[in-house]
Amino acid sequence: MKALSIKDIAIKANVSITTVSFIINGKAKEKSISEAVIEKVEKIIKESGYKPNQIARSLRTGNSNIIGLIVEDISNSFFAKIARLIEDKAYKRGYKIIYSSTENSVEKAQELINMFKTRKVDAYIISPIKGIEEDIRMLLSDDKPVILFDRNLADVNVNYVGANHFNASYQSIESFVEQGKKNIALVTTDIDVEQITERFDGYKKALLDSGLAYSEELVLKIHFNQDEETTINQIKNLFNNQKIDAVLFATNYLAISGLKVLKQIKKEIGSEFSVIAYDDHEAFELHTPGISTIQQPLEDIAETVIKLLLNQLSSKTKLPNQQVIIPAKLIIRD
Amino acid sequence: MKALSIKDIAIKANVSITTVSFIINGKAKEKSISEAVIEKVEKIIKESGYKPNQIARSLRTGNSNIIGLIVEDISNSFFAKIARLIEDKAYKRGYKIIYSSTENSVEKAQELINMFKTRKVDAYIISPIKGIEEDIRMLLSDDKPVILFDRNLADVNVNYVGANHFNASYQSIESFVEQGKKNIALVTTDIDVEQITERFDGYKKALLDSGLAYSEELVLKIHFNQDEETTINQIKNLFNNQKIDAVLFATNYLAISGLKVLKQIKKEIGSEFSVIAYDDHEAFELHTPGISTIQQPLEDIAETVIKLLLNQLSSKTKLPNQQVIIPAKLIIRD
DNA sequence: CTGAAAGCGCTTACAG
DNA sequence: CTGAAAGCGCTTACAG
Repeated sequence: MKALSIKDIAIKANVSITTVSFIINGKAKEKSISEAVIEKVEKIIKESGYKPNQIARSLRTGNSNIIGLIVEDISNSFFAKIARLIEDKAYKRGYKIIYSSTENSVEKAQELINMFKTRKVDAYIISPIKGIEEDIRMLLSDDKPVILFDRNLADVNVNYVGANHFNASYQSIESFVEQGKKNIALVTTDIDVEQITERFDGYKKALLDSGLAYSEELVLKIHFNQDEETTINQIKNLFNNQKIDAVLFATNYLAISGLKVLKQIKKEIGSEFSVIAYDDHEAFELHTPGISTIQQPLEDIAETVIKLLLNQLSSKTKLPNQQVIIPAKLIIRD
Repeated sequence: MKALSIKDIAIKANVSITTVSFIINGKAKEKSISEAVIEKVEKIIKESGYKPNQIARSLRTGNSNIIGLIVEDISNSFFAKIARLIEDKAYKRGYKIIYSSTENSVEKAQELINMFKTRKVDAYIISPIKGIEEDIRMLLSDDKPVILFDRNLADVNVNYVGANHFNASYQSIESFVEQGKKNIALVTTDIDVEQITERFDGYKKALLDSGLAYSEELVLKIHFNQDEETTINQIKNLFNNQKIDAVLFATNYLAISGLKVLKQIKKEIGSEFSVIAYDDHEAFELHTPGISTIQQPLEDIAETVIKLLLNQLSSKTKLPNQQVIIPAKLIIRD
């Protein structure tokens, strides 16, 4: 059973496909199609269940009503939740989302951008990595709306929405210092993206401003793509060799590994040893004791991203790029 | 800057677009294009960075190399992980994935199927809900490969991949009974899908087979779309009013809510009170004590789904439908 | 060994 | 008030 085409509808209604097309696209009034014809055609469309072929429409108009979303890893709960929120909001405006994960590979990210390009997506939402600056510039020169989120690319002039990672990290360390902590560790990753370096910078600056020394031995940079066992051993090492009394984990999955270590080595979290994790996770609230976290305002981020995007999509002229920095919240639990 | 078309390449190479098309599609040999021409054209394609317009290709061929994935909620970690695994495997075979969440709404599910249809996706992977049987039959009658996973639809003859929910649930109750538990509760949801009813049936059957009475008072059915506060109050109620000594949570998010309740009412998990959760979650391993869980073999499920799908996609003839039931594993933690 | 032409299903400028 | 026709960028049956 072949799908109906606009031609079938036109024949049934005994009008031209032009007329049908105008009616489908809500241009009937503007093109002064008579009420009688509009009604007749709409009735036939409804009864037959005809749905316009979006592929043909895309080929003709050059746009697709699809937004491409590129993240590091869709199975990471931060991205999964953002994706879901963005999807909801886009859906209400008639846009669909295609997502894909880069796994922090420049090559894969470039492939994805290319694939989205050949599929004529209307706009891009990207949590970028270094190395794709040129690809993003090409999208911009094609006049495609692009919104970066979560991580910025310093070298590209483009819309960006993200949390204030530096401040959040700074405040965490401050709170440790207020509790009288002296040997504050940082467990972070070695990926070279702005949001991670900002967390590092916040850590360092807060230490120095508080009169504490910055020591490389208190900082552990975990390699991004390694298996969890290696990570756990490295963290175990850090905790065993040092007189650490507080630790900031720069991502929630590192914190999860860290908590596993603490469980294994039977080190208790409490007044002797404090923990803060960047990005919340259901495990943290449930943990005994509760784990303090830095929470990024997911809803605000998603809302801002989609608002900027829809503005651009509906604007005839190129809008100026915006950088929206949203504060993150430190939630103290015990 | 307009994108290059096949025509541009043909002009540059001084051949017809037919020839270019054959070369792009690897049919050069078969169509006996001369080596010299092949080389010349390939060189121009590479240098110019030409990428065929997939939209045009789809319109012409009727397929898109896109697989539609429809789940209940992409931000749920079970679906997010499955989605990621499926995406990886599909990607390697040249297929892309579009996903979308139904939020357990029949209407939204139907809309999504329609949208995927108008976008000419080549195949569907669906975690279905009751009420879309007819829509799925229509896809099948269009000869589109469809794989259901996680939940089956009894009334439709279609491929299905899922865990053995009945057995897993049955075994959990058995393990409670072996520990001498007498008042075993079940916290489940009220959505009417097969994988949930199977879990319920396994619970009931195991109780009866063990000579324990089945009591409705020990079963709490949580309404799917309600806010967590209400859920927490209902669970609190259940736990307070009963001499319950063990509880099976039919989903991981219900277990998370349940654990929050236990924390609030300061009820300890241990020999007096045992817990098993359906579907693992990072919070469960970290919890003190560790929470026993039923783990579905995500990797196996994803692998089987994509294998069935690719088989169908590459087969000229319609393959018989398969129902693949994969055992789930009970992991006891303490 | 290679090309001209039809056609996939739409939209839209133009004509009447 | 409505329609014929061009064209979006491909693929492929047919012809030579």
